[in-house]
Amino acid sequence: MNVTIKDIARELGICYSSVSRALNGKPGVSDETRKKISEKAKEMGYRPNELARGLVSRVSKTIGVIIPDILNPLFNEIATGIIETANNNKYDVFLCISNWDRKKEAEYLQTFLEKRVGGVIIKTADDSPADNLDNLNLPVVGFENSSARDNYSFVEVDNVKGGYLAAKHLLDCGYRKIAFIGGKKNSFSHNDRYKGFLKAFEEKHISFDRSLVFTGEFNIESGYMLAKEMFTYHMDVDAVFACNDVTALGVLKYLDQNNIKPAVDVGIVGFDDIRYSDLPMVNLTTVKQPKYLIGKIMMETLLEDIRKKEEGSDIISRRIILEPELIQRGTTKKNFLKI
Amino acid sequence: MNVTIKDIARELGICYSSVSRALNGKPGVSDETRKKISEKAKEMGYRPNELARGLVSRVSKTIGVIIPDILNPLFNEIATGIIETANNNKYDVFLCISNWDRKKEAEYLQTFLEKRVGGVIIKTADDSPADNLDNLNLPVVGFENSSARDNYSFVEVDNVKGGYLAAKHLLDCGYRKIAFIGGKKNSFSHNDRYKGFLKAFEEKHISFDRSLVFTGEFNIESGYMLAKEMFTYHMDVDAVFACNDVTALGVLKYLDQNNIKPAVDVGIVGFDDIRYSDLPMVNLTTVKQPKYLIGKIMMETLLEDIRKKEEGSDIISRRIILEPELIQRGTTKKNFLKI
DNA sequence: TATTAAAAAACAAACGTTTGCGTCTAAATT
DNA sequence: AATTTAGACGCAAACGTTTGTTTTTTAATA
Repeated sequence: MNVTIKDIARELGICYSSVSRALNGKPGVSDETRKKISEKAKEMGYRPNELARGLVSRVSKTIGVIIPDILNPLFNEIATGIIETANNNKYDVFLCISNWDRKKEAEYLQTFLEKRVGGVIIKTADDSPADNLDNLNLPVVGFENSSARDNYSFVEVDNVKGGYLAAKHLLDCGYRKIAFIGGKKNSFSHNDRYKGFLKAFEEKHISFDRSLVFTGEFNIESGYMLAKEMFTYHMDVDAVFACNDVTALGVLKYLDQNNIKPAVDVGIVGFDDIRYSDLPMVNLTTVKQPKYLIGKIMMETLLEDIRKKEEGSDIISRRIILEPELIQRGTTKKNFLKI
Repeated sequence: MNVTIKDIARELGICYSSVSRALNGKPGVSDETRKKISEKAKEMGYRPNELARGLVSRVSKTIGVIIPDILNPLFNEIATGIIETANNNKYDVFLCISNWDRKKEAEYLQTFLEKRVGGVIIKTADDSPADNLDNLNLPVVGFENSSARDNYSFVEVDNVKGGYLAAKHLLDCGYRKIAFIGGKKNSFSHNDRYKGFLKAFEEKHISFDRSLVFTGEFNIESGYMLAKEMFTYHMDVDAVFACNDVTALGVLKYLDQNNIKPAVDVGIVGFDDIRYSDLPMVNLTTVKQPKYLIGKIMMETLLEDIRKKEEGSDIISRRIILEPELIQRGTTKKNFLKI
């Protein structure tokens, strides 16, 4: 059975409240007893019961985290940033995978309430208004799902700029018939990247063929299928902007299978810069997101909000926008010329 | 503020213990009140406080999971299996990343104790005896770190067979000067795969040059560095068995950079069959582990043990060995002939 | 030495549940 | 009609903490 503060108190012949105070560094205990207590606690292998603690303090030192897909290296690295930052601050992470399912997400949020988590970090399954976050009455930090009316903080990369960088790069290289292979329809990141993408065309007074926009899921298979569909009907496409690297891998897979040479025949730019993009076999030109940093900043923002809430001061929701960066690799080449 | 069973009881003018019984489907409440209670509970948006529950039941519906590295697709898919299976059984997962650090692992185990998790799933950071698991007094299921004296269950693929399959395949293809690029020194998986590897040589009465064994970490960089080191001193090596796919990716990276053609110049076999191995640009011959299934079975085994513990019956530790499978792809070729 | 102040320790309530036990009511038995 | 019985319900303790309040001890002051 587990050692409790009462056990320690009994052993020492004192009151258990003193044990609590001593172990938590609170005043009201003499240095002498304090020392005796902490020694005894160590000796007996005492470990505070977080459940009991959380019950009286009304919150646990746990952060609920919901991400849509742990198999995607993007979320993977973000999650690493989240978890490590939490741990460094004596918090634990209760990690949940929504699998892009709104219902599952909602269930998890309920579980968070039951577990009395201290706060929530979430990348919502879809980007419709997140009402269920409103009446949560908990500090929340989101990834990418920012809308003006929301009253919690968000961290994201400047997706408009990212889309712009990608399109500008392709146009600068000389590609002209460019397809936009996106992520989820109507998702914020999709829309923003598309917006930036168009901006680059406008800036150069080049028109974009809107029938070259394709949407799907965030995985290899989807990228492969979309590429297949696209190239079947649009053989003259000379470049692709894939809304994320995993999708781009699917596109590359299609190209490889059909003996279409990246860069030479078709330029391709991804988004995210996942850790497999820089392998020489892949060598994908992409727009980099600072993934680990995103996770780190999200957690730091949340911890700050939690602190504020504990102090009773107001939480000011912030929108933190990080800079994307174009990484040129082998799937695009300068001076590409249309025949 | 959160709704409690006392709130519901007050509202209905009854005793809160009845509310508890009603909501938990226990006898001692009339159907009529039971109905009234559950309606009221729904109306008021009642959510049980898991902390209070865990306090009296002495365990929480949470499983502590420790994996060494979430960036590795292997652990990624295993984790997915673990989490989904837990969720399907109304359990939650408290995911921790040890980063191959024994100390961090020990800290996490302490946290598990504090949180009163119901059980533990762990891939230990190194494969020395896991004493700290012994006095945990909790159901534990491990991945790969099995030693005869341990009294908890383990799930793993037949690593000896896996190593054997890899070496046999390379030898069958005609490769002869084969290097063994391993994972962590003295790790169980490393040792077992090596054992099987040697067995294939013995079976064919071919001698293996023991200076061709290299060990490192489980990541791309390590694979790259080991390949570099190896090929610098052993230019005549004609094949590599990389102890896992991530390492193999590093080897492939080196080959690509040095214009060495996989299969044609150097055969290469990996282990795990991570989701990037089947990309045509990678196309890695590998030994497949049923990753998702491993996670699923681990969780199922653990839940069974937890149930047994609750019932007070004895937990019998099991060793569950799954079958590996050789997947031949493009990095090896039949009828490779030495010049 | 008596008085006061401050520090230390003990007391007790609270957090939100579960659960064993006692009491009451109403139906079933004689 | 008196007695038994079972079901419904309330009471209260317990889980292991934290924390406000009261009492006791000790040291400082007059």
